[in-house]
Amino acid sequence: MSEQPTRPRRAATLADVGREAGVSAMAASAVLNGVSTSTRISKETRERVLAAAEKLRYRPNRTARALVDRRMNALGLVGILSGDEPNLYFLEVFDGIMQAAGARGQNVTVFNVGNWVDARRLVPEYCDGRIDGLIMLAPMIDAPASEWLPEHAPAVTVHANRAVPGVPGLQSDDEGGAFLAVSHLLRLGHRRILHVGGPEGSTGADLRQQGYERAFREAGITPPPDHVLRCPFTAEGGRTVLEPWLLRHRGEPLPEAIFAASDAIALGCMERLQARGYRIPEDIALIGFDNTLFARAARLSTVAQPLGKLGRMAVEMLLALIDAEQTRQPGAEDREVVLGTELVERATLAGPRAAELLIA
Amino acid sequence: MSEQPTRPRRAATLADVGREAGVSAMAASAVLNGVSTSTRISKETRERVLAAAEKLRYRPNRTARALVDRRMNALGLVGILSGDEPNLYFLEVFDGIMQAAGARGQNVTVFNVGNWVDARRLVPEYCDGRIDGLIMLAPMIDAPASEWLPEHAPAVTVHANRAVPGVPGLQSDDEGGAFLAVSHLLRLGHRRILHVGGPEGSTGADLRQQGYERAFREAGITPPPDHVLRCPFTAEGGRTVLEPWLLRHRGEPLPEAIFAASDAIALGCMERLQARGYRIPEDIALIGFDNTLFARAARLSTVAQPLGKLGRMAVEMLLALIDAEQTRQPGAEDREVVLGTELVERATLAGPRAAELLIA
DNA sequence: CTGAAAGCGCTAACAT
DNA sequence: ATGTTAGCGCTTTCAG
Repeated sequence: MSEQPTRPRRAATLADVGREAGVSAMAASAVLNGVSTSTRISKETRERVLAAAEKLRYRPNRTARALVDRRMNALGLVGILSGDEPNLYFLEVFDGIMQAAGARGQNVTVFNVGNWVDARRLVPEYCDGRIDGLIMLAPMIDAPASEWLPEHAPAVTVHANRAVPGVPGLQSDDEGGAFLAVSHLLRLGHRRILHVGGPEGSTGADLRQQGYERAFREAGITPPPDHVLRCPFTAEGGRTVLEPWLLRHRGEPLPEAIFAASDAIALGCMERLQARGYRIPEDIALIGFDNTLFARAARLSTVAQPLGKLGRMAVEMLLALIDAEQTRQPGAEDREVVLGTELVERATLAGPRAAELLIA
Repeated sequence: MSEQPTRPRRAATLADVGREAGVSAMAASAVLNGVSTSTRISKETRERVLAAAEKLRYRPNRTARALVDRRMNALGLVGILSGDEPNLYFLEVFDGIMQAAGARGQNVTVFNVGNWVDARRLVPEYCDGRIDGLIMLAPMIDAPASEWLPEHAPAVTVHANRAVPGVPGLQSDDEGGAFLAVSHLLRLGHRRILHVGGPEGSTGADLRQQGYERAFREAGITPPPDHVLRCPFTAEGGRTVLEPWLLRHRGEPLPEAIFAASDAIALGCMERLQARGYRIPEDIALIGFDNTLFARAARLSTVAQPLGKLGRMAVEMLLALIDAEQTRQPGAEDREVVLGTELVERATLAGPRAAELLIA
């Protein structure tokens, strides 16, 4: 009677394969895992090794190889992905990242930091060999990389709240996009334009507000007083901040248009507006920012940012940095790239309403 | 004049730290990386090591540790994430996965397989030590795990097209959810209910269609003829399949309601319907399936699946499996868990329309 | 063409 | 309480 065959607890190794094939582990390595500089293998050995590998279901161990290569072929993505509501913005950049990473044979591992003050402690922990470089999505970290990122940790930012010295960044043109949107509303004849902006402390939100202001300035029109609100970049934010404002302005004319600093905020506004029975765009025009799936679904007019492209470019820049690091070339470490935005007209824009409409 | 200080190409190791502190690498390991069985360290050594580590900015190398531990503390997620349109379904399950994984100190790396026939070749490659286990999202693979998954590769499926023998699976109650939706439409008085179902070959889509049929059967009503369509689970799918159907049925009464097999399909239908000038729900009621962000945003009535919970449970099940594997316990390898669904009424449901309405 | 030896950074087991 | 040895699975010299 033979022993109860305890299942082997580990996968076959090169040594196992070599033993099975009657050759050295090294030969097996040469056959199975690419081109050891100048090691040629006889036809016959090659076939024995291949057969043994097949039989043993050999799979190369990537951690072992990484230890030697100092390279995992994995990219890290860090951001705040899930708050209370799913983050469409994230999803679209992520799509772009996955595309480009896939095309370049890189995996991506996702790190969800709860907030950016913790991140400063957490992110360095991720730079421990399991990934070759980092994409930081919308980081809010002011300190220069040299103060908190490990050395030789290639990284790029996308939509950094503020440029992180030492880390190249990708941005889209927030100010210009906002200018586009508000100029268009002005051109349609709207004057009482409410800006439901992003959170205080966000440079992107500040820039969008500045675009709003410049549009008025360049049109030679004085912006209406108390028509700028700020809230988180979420539907909840839009919902929560709009209602009190309406209450506060009861009896005054309803704004003719709302420029929301994100599609999510626009969604929140839309819900409140519809709940009050206002029609969009007949009673009030609405324009968002981002052109996420939501804007497409809700036929929301918006300012399109090239979200997928941002993701794809981030991967390319990061890989360039990684290669530079590994070949000890100096990388372009402070490059800032700004991508253009464009207006997308859908169903939520119209000219000023016909009749007077006061806030109830 | 000193040499141009070439930047060190590698991070500090335990050996470096030990050297700096004047102790062995082993002592440094004991101090810095937890509890080596019975190795106590003197106060003084500890502090020297800590200081050295600080000075050298020591970071433990995870690939090295993984080689020893046979554990990366990383989970793999494989699915088809990005087709032509962002996948909200994915996003919500992913959110749940990230939550649970984060809580358990696991990273997650995402593998985007283009399709499930390639996956069968690709997935085994991912089981090479960089992850400890795999969550497969909506796999369409019929072959038993033993035929293609490496041994000792813990895995769970979520919404597997068909149970993969040897791999525990998480499902939601497709048939029951569809039954719920259609029964409700019937109760509202609708009879000509069009089912825009998921793709042929998808068990989930089949089950939803069966739920549709059972609802009629149990209500003792004969389903209308030629009122079942099948298309991909996307908005594009809904859009593409609905129009030809309407054309084919020109002159007949417009269906009173549509039961779409996913929110994305519902979205596609909604767009076509609105383009034709039909009002929802006055002219035609609409109900989706999934309760993704889109349904919430568009105020689409739908069947809610616990997407986030599915993700969280998948992580817990997978971790249990991994631990079982590592301690050589037998895991519950064929468990199937089915989670309930529920109806969510929003703005796209109403009773039958007042006036006759023929397809134009 | 092939094998032996050393080492990637870490930890477990066994000395001291 | 601390150091030494060996080895995780792989690759890269360097000899044969």
